[in-house]
Amino acid sequence: MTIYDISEKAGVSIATVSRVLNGSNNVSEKTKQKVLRIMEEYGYTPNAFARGLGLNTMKTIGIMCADSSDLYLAKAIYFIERELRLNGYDCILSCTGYDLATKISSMNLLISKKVDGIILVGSNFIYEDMDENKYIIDAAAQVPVMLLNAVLDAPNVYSTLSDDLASTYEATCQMYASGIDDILFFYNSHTYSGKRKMSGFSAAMKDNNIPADRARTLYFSGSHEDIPAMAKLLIDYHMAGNTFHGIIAADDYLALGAIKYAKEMGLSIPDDLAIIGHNNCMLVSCCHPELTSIDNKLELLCNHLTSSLMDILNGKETPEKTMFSGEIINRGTTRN
Amino acid sequence: MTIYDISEKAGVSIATVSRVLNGSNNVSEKTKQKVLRIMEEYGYTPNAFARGLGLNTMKTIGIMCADSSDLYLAKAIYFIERELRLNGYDCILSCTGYDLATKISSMNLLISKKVDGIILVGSNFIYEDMDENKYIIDAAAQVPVMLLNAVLDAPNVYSTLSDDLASTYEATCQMYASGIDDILFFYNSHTYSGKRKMSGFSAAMKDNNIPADRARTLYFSGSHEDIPAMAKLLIDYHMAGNTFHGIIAADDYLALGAIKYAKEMGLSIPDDLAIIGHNNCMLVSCCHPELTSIDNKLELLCNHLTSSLMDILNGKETPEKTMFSGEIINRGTTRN
DNA sequence: TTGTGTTATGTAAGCAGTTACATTTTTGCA
DNA sequence: TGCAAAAATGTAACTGCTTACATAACACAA
Repeated sequence: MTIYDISEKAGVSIATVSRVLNGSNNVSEKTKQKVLRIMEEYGYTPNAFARGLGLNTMKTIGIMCADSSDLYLAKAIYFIERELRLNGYDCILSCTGYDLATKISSMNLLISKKVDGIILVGSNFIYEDMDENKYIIDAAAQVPVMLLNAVLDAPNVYSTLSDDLASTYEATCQMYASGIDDILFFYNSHTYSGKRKMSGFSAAMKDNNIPADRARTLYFSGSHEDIPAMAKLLIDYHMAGNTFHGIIAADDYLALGAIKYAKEMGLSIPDDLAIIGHNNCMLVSCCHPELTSIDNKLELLCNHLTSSLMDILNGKETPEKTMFSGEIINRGTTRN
Repeated sequence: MTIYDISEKAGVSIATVSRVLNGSNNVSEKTKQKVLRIMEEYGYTPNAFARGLGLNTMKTIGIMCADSSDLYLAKAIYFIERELRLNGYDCILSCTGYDLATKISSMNLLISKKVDGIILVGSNFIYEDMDENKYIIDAAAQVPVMLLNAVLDAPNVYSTLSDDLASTYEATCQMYASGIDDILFFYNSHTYSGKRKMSGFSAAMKDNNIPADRARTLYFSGSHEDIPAMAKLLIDYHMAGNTFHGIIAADDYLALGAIKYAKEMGLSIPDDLAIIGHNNCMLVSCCHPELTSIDNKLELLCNHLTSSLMDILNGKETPEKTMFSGEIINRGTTRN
């Protein structure tokens, strides 16, 4: 069933049918109704490929994300997909893993599928070495690229992010104010977002006059799901003679690792060990006591990112970078 | 840059360029290399829409899932996406929520985008009332439909699932054998999979000669992420005079709710309350003690589902239904 | 009734590929 | 060296839609 069949049955030309299809107002109401009736009657659906060829778009957005099974990223995808759908766009999901080569080839695939825009979910897509960001800049030469929780200063690349530096700074100060001056920053990535958190931590420690050797940091290199391995790392670290009575974790997974560590060492939370996580995902209520975590307004970020993209596609001006501030949600792992 | 430009620069016809593009072997090695070189040189990428129009496929699969932020579904999507990619297919992700109307419209959208197949992730797409499954049957008239953890007996619909009945039966028997005869089945959905688990539970209780009034079931209707609400429901249930010393939870989220309940009631796990979850997702190691859970081999299921789909698309015969058995992974919430 | 300005409709040329069929070139063997 | 079969290449029709431009229909004032 093609536009030709419909035009024949309706006794009009294909141009008229096409006009009805595209909601052009240069069609008389009578003709329009007739055509619509015929379409309905025969269950006609326009061929998306032909349409794409003519309009040079199929209204799809490419979403890239390292690992869609990470709770935080999964949630982001969920929010973004929903907004896109409401705006009449589909999304092609591409889970790339953390390997640059795979990211590049996925990016190329999306471009070759002629998506209207690309969204990079998570800060791990941006590398320190600018050469390694070339694939993003190249992509941005074709379609707008939106970054969630990362920044890249390049044309046609837009960033929406939470102010990780400020919120980690605040969390650290709060913990210090509660009487803990040997705080450990526990993190698992050297991404843009990871670094900003670390900077916030360092700045807060410095501003509270903690000597550098008391502001410890510990890096976890395993899978984000491997809570036992996180706990083990902390145990080893402690056994090596490092003391700390507070942990600022770069995400909630790591914070759960810290809780497990405390359980295994027989430490009481928050008295022996206070913990603050990041992301405020559902994990916070899985543990006992419940986890204090920084809510970085993911839904807000995602909605903003998506509507910015819509604006860009509609030719409106949009700021290159928008930052939202987070909020500490206090629960049982921190002192009053 | 089109196939015409390339053909001109390479001094061959467009047909030859097209043949090179499609890996036809009716091209001399010399010509092929020349064309490839020119393509490389000019950074040519074929237009996906034109290609789609000619070939009537763009090698994309539609994935529908109610909520991609559910850990289990997110994991499934992750596995499926990876396999599809390895087979040269992209996937369009559609998060439908639990509302039938949305499912139907999403399905139509995918069909109109001319996907080569549709994968329904999760058993909530199948309804008891066959009329409500019409949207699936209609879709299957166009493209193969693959179900994960659900069954629908209709042409061109294929199922890959875990044997939930058997594994829940086994889990219940194990718990009974460990000395608990007042077991509560705690569940949150009336889906195909939910019902099969319930059947397994009932059958096991019956086979162990537990009177029906000792085989209790409790339904939770809230969000899958709302652990506190699950705990509260259990507290209320207990306060209403119901006793139980074991819980078989239909998923790990519910099991965490049960753990929280135990914590709040001051019950010790597993002595006062034993718990078995389903899905064996990463949540099992978030809690203390760690959760005994039924591993239903999600990765295996996803791989099988995807490769079946590939077989179908390649014209190979494939069984309509494949079932895999699960395995209980014993951890701290059950007695030795 | 005619002329003019709208509004509605039709014609045909794209869009960028694929592929059946025709034609040319190459290969291998008598 | 000639010839048939096989391999390589080219021509042109086709995929199904959009849209610029041409044309027809209509409304309304002079």
